Order: sequence, then structure tokens, then C-alpha cells
Amino acid sequence: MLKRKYGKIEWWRGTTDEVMIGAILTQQTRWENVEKAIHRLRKQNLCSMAAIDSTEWNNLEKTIKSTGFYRIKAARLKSLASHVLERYGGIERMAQQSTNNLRENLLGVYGIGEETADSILCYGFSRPCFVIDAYTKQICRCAGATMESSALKTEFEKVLPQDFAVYQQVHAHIVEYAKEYCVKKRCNECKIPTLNG
DNA sequence: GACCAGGTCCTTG
DNA sequence: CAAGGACATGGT
Repeated sequence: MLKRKYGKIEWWRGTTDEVMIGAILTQQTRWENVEKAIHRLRKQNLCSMAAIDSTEWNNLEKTIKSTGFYRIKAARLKSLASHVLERYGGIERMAQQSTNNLRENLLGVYGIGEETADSILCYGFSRPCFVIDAYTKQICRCAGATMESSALKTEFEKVLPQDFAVYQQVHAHIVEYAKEYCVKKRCNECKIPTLNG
């Protein structure tokens, strides 16, 4: 299943802070709308945990409005920022932690579930943590693999080489593939070609 | 106007 | 534990 038809996909080429921010903003939201918000945040120098932590709620909400769910997302960004600062004092210390520790801690932060935590680890901290999202689950279901996300994650990590760069590409390819061939969330209407070559 | 987007949390049964 | 609703703007 070497789907190189999409070439190398570069999601998240920003800093770790930006990846974390984007990971929350993209929850249930199109990436194009997230980019707009990130540009606005950049213009105000709000693309860091410290800045998020100290800015006014009102201002934060207004700036990320284009991503929808802006009130709850502002709360999630705030909770992540204060967690990072209180627990580690900053990204540098955070980056020294083990992957398992980081994952545990991230999952304890309000607004961060499995997918967001794994996205942050894989794309922000370059850790071999495979991301299972709705598209991946759907594709696997269509292919006959009806398992929970956590089981799928384990499976992917067992089959693929333990390399964050590989995980990043494979996940990105799966999403692009699903966007192209899956019809909404109804498997029986999907037009997925055979998964080979 | 209807439907959906790279989820997560909270409430119910 | 599974299922359902809430959160909200922007694009097709």
C-alpha cells in the first residue's frame, strides 16, 4: 500500500508550540480555517504557550473564531498552555520527557483526547506515535478491520517501522485518500478501490 | 437551506 | 460501556 500518488505531504511545518495550537484548533474543523486563525495568532505574537497563557480570553476567542467552537477551543488552549508552563516551565523541558510520560500527561489535560495527544507527539515532538483519526477508522472499517482506535494504533505501530517521519506520511496519506474516496460516514456507499499497489 | 469538517466532554440509559 | 447532544464558524 505504497500510495505515493500524493507525494510527500507536509503538515505542520511550524514550531512545536504551533503544532500544539493547531492540533487543538483543527478538532472537527477544516485545516484551511485553522490556518487563517494561525496567521492571525502569528500577527499578534500569540503562537507560543506563554503568550496564550497571558493573553486576554476575549482576545484569544476573537482571534481563533474562524475555526468554530471558539469558546471551548480558547478554554482548551488556555488549559494546555498553563499545563505546559506549570508542569514543565516550557517546551524545552517538556521535550526531554519520554514519549509515554508526555502522552500520559497530555491525556490528562482538558480538551486533549487520544487523537490530539498523538498528533502533538508525532508532528510536534517527532515521536513515533501513530495517529488514528475518524478517516483512518473509517478506512480500516471498510477494509474489514473493525477495532477500537487504541487497538488500531497498536496494530499500525507494530506493522510500520518505528519512525515518526513514516507515521507522519502514512497518516497524512490515509487522510487524503479517505477524503477522495469515502462518501460521508456511510461505508456502504464508499468508492474505495482495492487497497494494493 | 442543509450538511459537514484531521474531536472531546458531559449526561443518560 | 454505548449513544446522543453540545460546542460554532465557514465552505459546498
